[in-house]
Amino acid sequence: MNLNSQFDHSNCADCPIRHRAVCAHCEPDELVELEEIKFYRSFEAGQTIIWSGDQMNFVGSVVSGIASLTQTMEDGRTQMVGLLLPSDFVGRPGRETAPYDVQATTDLVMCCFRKKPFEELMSTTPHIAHRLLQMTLDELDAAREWMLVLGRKTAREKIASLVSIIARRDASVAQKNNSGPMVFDLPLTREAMADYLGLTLETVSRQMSALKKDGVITLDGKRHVTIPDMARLMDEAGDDADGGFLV
Amino acid sequence: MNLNSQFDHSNCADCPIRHRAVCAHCEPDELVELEEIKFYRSFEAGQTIIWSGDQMNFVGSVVSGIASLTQTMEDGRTQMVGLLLPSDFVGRPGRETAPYDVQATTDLVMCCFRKKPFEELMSTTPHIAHRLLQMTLDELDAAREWMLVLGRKTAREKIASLVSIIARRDASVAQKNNSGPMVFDLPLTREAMADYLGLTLETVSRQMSALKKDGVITLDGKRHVTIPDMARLMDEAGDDADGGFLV
DNA sequence: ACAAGACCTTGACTGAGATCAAGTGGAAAC
DNA sequence: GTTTCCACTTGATCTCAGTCAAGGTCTTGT
Repeated sequence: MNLNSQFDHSNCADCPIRHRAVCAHCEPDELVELEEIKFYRSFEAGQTIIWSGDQMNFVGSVVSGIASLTQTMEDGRTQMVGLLLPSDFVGRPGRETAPYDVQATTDLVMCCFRKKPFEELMSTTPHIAHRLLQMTLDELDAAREWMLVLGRKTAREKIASLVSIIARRDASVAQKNNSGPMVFDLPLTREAMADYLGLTLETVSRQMSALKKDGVITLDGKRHVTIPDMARLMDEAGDDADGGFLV
Repeated sequence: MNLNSQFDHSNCADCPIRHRAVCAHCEPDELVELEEIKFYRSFEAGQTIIWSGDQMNFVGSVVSGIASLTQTMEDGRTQMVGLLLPSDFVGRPGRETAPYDVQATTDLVMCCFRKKPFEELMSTTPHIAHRLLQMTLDELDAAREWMLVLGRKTAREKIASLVSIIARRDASVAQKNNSGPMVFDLPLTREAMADYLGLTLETVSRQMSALKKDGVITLDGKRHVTIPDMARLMDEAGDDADGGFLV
């Protein structure tokens, strides 16, 4: 696959997620060790990377694309419990089986390590363990912010929250400045948005239309979004302007 | 305060949470170092331990009692985002300010460490850092389980989920065996339950009454609960009988 | 060009849970 | 003993989001 070859022989120093990933604080010699056991894997949009309950024999970082973590009840109700963006870590050292499904939301490239060697490396290189703790604490904060969204916000506030998060993440990845209107594409279908927000896709669609009608966002097609006034959007999300989410 | 004196001079070897807390895997010499910088603090039920946004200059473990993590919106809507039981860790190494309120739900004793010395200790004693990573990953799993509850479960399922979690935690702490009816006291008011579940206290009350009427639980007074058939309760919670939450 | 199938929108109706309101029970305070 | 207070219960009504249904739009393949 050509996405694969794009990264196959790259060395870590050139890696686009180098400064944010689990390897961010590694010394050159640690990096060499990682480089020896890493391998790249590509996934197509819609593909399931890991099934809930499966043995996990690798861990890794998202290099490009977006993945989602999803929990499912027996009767089919689903809730997305995490959104993985480039540099986010997948997998759980010290646990055998996956607690939820991991799916590629878009085409995806991951930098993987077999779990055993990675765990061994972790115990000898404190920089990796330390960075992983930091990242896990950040994820925990994000999950708890999301609990407030799920538990207490209205449908309109939920949509505004999601749009503002994606907008800010996009801005931080693309290193854009904050002034002026923000423009980006939603990487999620209406159904995926609904799964994330604990809503139905109809409600998502209606609230997107409502935000558009009220001038909070502009839609060009179904996915291309412009935010003329970020403060207005934050207000609709029920967050104080200073800001809520980082991630 | 007498709760304080109960622990003030105890050494770590006798500590009731020794086997589950952040210090669980420490070697004797590491324990000595911890012992030198630890101090106990007591809080009364209802007291706020840490305010969101405050400087956090200590971290610590819950020794006895229950604390809750709560997020609040400007208009006063609140969502509980975590329940801290004995052995759970409070605070976040590497961060200056608290992201949410921490409140004592019952009378509470904590084993505290000033943040700076603890952070230094963490960088030199891998057992602490490793244990903290484990505990954080467990908390992340719990938070994500809770996202499914908040996002997709009905009021009745939410109540059944909460009751079953408290029942199992109680059983695991008290080392009871699993057979026969489970009996315990709810450590939360109806309002606190509502805050945790993203409901109103009226809905909590109604659903508790409904579960009682249907024989899923027995209530003696407002707080004393008997569960005649755990499998039945799990079924009402929408979890498959094998189990869901650990925590 | 046409068919098929995602993906999305919109409308009408329904229902679970919120809101508003009144009342109960039990423990602490006077 | 009775007043007060707090946690809780119950009822009546309302409303937001879910459900069911129909139709639109765009892409992909034949």
